[in-house]
Amino acid sequence: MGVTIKDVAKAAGVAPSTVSRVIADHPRISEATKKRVKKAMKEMGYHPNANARSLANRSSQSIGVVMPSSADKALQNPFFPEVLRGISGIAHKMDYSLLLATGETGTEMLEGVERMVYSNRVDGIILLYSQIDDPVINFLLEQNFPFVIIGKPSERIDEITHVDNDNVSGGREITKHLISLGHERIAFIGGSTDLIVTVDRMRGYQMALEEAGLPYLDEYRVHTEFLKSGGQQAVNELFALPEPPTGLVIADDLMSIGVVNMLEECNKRVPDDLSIVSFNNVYLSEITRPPLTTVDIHIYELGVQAAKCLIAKVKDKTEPAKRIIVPFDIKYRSSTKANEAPTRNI
Amino acid sequence: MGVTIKDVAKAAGVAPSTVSRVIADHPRISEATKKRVKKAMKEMGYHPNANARSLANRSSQSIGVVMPSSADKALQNPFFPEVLRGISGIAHKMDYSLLLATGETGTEMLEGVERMVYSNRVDGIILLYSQIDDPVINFLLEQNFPFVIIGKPSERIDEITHVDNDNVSGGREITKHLISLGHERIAFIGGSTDLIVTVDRMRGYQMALEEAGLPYLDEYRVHTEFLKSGGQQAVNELFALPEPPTGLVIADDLMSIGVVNMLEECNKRVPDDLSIVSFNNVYLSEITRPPLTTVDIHIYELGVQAAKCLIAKVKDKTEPAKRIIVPFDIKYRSSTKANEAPTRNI
DNA sequence: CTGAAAGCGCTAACAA
DNA sequence: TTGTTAGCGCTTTCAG
Repeated sequence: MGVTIKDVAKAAGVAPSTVSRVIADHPRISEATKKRVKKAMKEMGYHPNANARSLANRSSQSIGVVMPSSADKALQNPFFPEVLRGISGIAHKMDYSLLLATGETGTEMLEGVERMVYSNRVDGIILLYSQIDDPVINFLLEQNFPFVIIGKPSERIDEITHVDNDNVSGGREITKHLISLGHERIAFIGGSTDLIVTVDRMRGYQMALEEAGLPYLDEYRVHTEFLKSGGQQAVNELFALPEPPTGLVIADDLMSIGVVNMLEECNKRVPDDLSIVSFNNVYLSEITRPPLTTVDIHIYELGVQAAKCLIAKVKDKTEPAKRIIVPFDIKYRSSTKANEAPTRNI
Repeated sequence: MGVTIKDVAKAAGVAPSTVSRVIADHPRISEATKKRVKKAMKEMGYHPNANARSLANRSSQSIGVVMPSSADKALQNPFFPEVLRGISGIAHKMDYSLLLATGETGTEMLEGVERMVYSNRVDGIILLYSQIDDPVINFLLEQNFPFVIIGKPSERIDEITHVDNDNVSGGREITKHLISLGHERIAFIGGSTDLIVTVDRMRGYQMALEEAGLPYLDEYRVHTEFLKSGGQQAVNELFALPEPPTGLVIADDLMSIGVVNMLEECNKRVPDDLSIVSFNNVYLSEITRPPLTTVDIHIYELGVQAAKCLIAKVKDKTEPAKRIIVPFDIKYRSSTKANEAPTRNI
């Protein structure tokens, strides 16, 4: 069916290997024949067969991207499309293809990754999440397969190339902001503590409280998928406390939106009755009501850096494990307000 | 490096071709040898090389997914992850891989698709969008390459397999709902009229108005990217009209969220001052405030159907072009309310 | 039911 | 600078 390298070679009056060299942009080849071959390729509508190349080359020029999907709507978080955009931009530029593996369950995701690796379909893998004791990471490590994770590995941190924010500082800064506004009873709402990102952000929250001499209470921490049943109740309990919080640090913008909505139902207004801050600065956080004060983690850039790292690593297997911290900054918007009844001065 | 079919053959004391037959689950092969070969494969940790298979086979067992990305945040619409989930589920089940092509511009997307097709990396393609006069579609048609589009083709509709909702009916139904609540001045806000989906939904809106004998006014239609500058202004103009609308049909949930937010800034309340309805029923529409009355188009199912269609088509090239309409239903929530000052009875 | 052998389209020594 | 040749790992006739 298709035009092959041989056809082109014949037409241009050269050997197939010469054509191959032209494709690869090999240096030692005369301009004259290069031009001639290229002309023939154009005329005949030649396009290299990637599978044949990969086979001969032992390299697929493509990278795998693994993302959680699942029942719990994780994938609906605009974080993913945005990070994908970043990855995709670089991949495109460097002439890499993107293979997607998603899975509803951990098993499915592992299967997907195994398939990618075993079948030689990808040269490297980017993980879009990081959780404790992840079989996917163990597998990749075991296979000594190039990969980078977006987020922070829970173990063997020095062996694993990763691109992350300084979530502890982010949590600290944003909490300090709340404190500077006079809030003293500040609660934290986050997802599963199996996710490193939750843990880090919470640690920052804790640090800020301690530095300010404010109490770090168990009752002020709720971990919940939130979006699931039970999540609402957990939040309700927070406000049933004798001393309910006046400020909320929430680990994710999307959760914030849910919380704002819930509060509204209880006749609590943000920011009048309660200030909230969160993380990610997804596009929605700007158009929602109120616009959210949030830590902008530069999602797109996370994707860009991860792709660059991975490609570098794929090209040169001896690249050492790296750690790249993408700086954050804080978007001050209107979900926060000075606390009107502080019990002391700051 | 890896274990090859030859190694397995040697170990099992058979010919490579026999091993190949076992992999392909060929019928004419004795249970005995099959078992022996499988045992060897397990023991040696054999995994077939996908590139070699694809090359020999002329089929890649993978499908390409094309989605717009772009500056204008289109990709941040939770529609995409959700439809991907549907596609991915089926792909996984049928043992297909997913290759992603995105692009910020039309040119980039076309390049991505050309690469996929020319390089023989995919057996078929799913387009996640549909716009007028799309070069990608023309290319695919020209190449006679299997593809399905999610949405409605703008031309050659009988030649192109597509999975869609009946957006005209959807628009009509949801508008009728507003009318039944006593609204008479109903405006439409949608994205670019280059997108078929916008046009269809608007047509439904028009039909409902006409059936009810209500005016279909130019001033009551705004087309805007909305999320970009200028969008806000367009909406503002709507409310600067001598007779501003009391009901809004909005082509997309995400836009609705933006509109609600904007209205708030002008001290207009939804649904008290204004009722709005929209489309898609993305997860957010339930947790936003107010929860949106919206047409649930069953995004996940769109993905599932598209994947099934495409795989069927890939396996049997003679499959005729199909058209699959995924039924919608309406989620009644709290963004609508009876109009308190109708000028006439319904 | 199984084996031998010829490719699939491309690359990479090794020669020239 | 270019050609020859031997694979990359798998499938698939064609014999047997």
